[in-house]
Parts: sequence; structure tokens; C-alpha cells
Amino acid sequence: MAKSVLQTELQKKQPFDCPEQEATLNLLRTADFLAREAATLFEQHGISTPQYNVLRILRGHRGAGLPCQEIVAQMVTQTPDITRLVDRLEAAGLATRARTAADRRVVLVHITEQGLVLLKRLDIPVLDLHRRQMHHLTPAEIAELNRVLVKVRQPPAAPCQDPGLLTSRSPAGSVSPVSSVRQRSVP
Amino acid sequence: MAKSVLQTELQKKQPFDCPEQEATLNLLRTADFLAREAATLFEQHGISTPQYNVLRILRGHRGAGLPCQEIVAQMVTQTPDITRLVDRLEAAGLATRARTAADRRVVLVHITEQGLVLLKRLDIPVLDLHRRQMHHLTPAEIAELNRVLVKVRQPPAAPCQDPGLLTSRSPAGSVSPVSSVRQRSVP
DNA sequence: ACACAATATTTGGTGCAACATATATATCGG
DNA sequence: CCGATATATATGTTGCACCAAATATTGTGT
Repeated sequence: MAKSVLQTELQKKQPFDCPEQEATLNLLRTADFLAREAATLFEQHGISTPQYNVLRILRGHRGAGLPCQEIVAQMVTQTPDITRLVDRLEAAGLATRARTAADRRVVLVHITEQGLVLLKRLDIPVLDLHRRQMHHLTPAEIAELNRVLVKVRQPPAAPCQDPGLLTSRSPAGSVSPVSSVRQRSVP
Repeated sequence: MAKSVLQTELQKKQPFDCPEQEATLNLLRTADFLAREAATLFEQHGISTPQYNVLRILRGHRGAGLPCQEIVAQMVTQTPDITRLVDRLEAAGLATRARTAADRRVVLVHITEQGLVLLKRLDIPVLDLHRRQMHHLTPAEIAELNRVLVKVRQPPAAPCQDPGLLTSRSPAGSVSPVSSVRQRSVP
């Protein structure tokens, strides 16, 4: 068996334990690769990737204003700290907050004119980046990639075999930026 | 056109600007999803995902000891702060450091017995997790996924057209604004 | 009405990642 | 052999992600 590309990249002498493992690592590596290019672009404009994501969501509902909870639900990746994320957008003048009268627990977040201007400036570069990152794939490959990625996130309702121990099954939603995990403090 | 699964998940009213954008977001979301499950497993054992990655690399060269530089080269995701990552492994008793006599700039990192024990405990759960995460895909789908993911990371050597700035190519017709990307700092 | 649970956001605290810079050693040109 | 540059790791600093717990408000049952 010839070494796979990923195996070569990681300078792995032993083959992968199973194809599933290779696919997982491949996916994490590729996402990291893509995310870093995008992050570079955003940071050149003074914002982070999650901040951009929030602004895009807000623009999609222009005028309406969205509760934090709704923003979280629409983020590409899981975002537990939406409060301070919006804090930074507000500090940068890209978003505003306002409590609702109907339910005073809820905070409606709006994108500002300045936020819209920033997004406008980024529209072409972002689209270009996405196109460039995938441009060497055929439409069929992109379609198949989309299909399989969705399938990965949507495991069958009934576990195929033994759901032993760690086979928790999270609701197949959210995702995150690939690598890195936070260490758990153990008091 | 029916809404794609991802479009539904993100509660996006407008369709994606282009298939490339959908693929990118899909990839980031799926990677986040997979990474979080793995992170949970590792944290239950007191380490982070990058820490686990380092330990796996070290075990692959057991006895030899690896320079930090080599570790970085073999990580699944980019890791600019290997020093403090190894610091934490050392503090946890999972790795040791030693300067080499030949080149005193180089620090050789070794995995400890305790580190090997921890990896051993994790071997089955990790393999199970990887298998479970991909178990509902056919072997052909996994193979195709691996193939396309590698292709994404390996754009053609010669840019198809003008390599100017970020002007990757919009195919002359079609362009719609919009798009959103996520992740950062995967960092 | 009143206790009690549920919801929406905030705050505290901790660890980690990322960038820039510093230190130490090695290598190369003259 | 000496200075300049390259290499390998370390350190300072900052911002962000994450969990846990707090606060404020709304809904529910009796």
C-alpha cells in the first residue's frame, strides 16, 4: 500500500488505524487550512472570524435586530461567549444593543452603518477567497463534498452497533474551528 | 431550488453566494462538530486535543525523542506555540525535555511512561470515536472524502490566471455578494 | 399572589493561541 | 577567526474561548 497524502504530510510511518481516522484528521487539517486564510483576511480589516460571522447574520436581518440567542443559533461554529463577542463589536462601533420592551430579558443586537460598510468592503474579497479555495475542484466534487459533510453531521438516529460508553450523540449541529481544545482545570 | 441542509441549519433565508462558499462553511462546521466531540473525550482525561496530538507524535518515535520543530511539522493543525504546549505536558508529567549535546539549540522531547499509559487508556476510546463519527458513511464515501479534502489543500501550482492580490477568478458571469466564513483563530 | 422553575444575558475566572520579540547556538563568508 | 545571518526555542503580551455561577425577567402551578 502506498502512503496516503495525509500520511506523508504528517510524516507518519505507521498507516492510519482506520480510514475513519484518516478522514477525521484530514477534515480537521483542511478546515484549519481554510480557516486560517479567512482569518488573515478578516484580521486585515480589524475583525475576527466569529465577529464577521455575527455581522453577516445581522445583515441578513437588517433592520430587524436579533436576540443573542438567535445569533448563536445561526453561527457556523459553536459560540458559547456571544456576550463578549457582541461587546467587542459594540466597542468597535459595528453593532449596537437594545433591550426589548416586550421581554426585558432579551437584548436585540443591530448592525450599524459602519458595520454594513465594513461588510460591503469585504464582500468581494470574501467571495474571491471562497472561490479561490475551491476553484480547482469540479462542480461535481464540490457537490459531493457538501453532501458527504452534511451526512457526517447527521448520523443515523439509531446507532448501528454498540453505543458503548462514549457514544453520546450530540444533536448534530454546530462545529468549531478545528484543532485545539481547552484544557480542563482540575482543582 | 430547495434549501440545502446547511442553509436550513444556519436559518439562512438567502441561498449561498456560490457552491464554494457552502462547501467552505460546511467544512468548517463539520470540523467544529467533530473536534468538539474529540475535545470532550480528551478533557475527560485531563488533556487538550493538541496535547493529545503531541503525545501521539512522540509515541510514534518512542525512545527517539523529537525536536520541537519536528513535532510542529507533524501536527494535524498549525501550532505556533509549541513551547508552552510542551511546558504543560511536562508539568503534567507526560513528557520530558532535554537539550542535545550535538546542537544545543535543539530540545528533544520525550514521552514519559505516564504519557504512554495515558495514550494506552485512550487508544480504544479514540478509535471508537473515530469509527462512530464516520460509521454511517460507506467506504467509498470515506475514500472520496479523503480524496477531495486532500485536493482542497493542494491547489494547482500555477494559479490559473492572474495571481494578483486576491483576485482569484470570478467566472465572468455570475457574481452575487454575500458569503460568510467562520473560524479563526482555529484560531 | 407566591414560591419555583425556566429563559436570556452577564460576569468571573482560567487556560490557551497568536503575534512579536528576545535569547542562545550554529553556520557561513571573507 | 570574526561578524553577519540563520536556526531553535523561549518569553511577554494580548485577546479570545470556555465553564461555572450570578443576575434579571418571565412563565407556571397551586
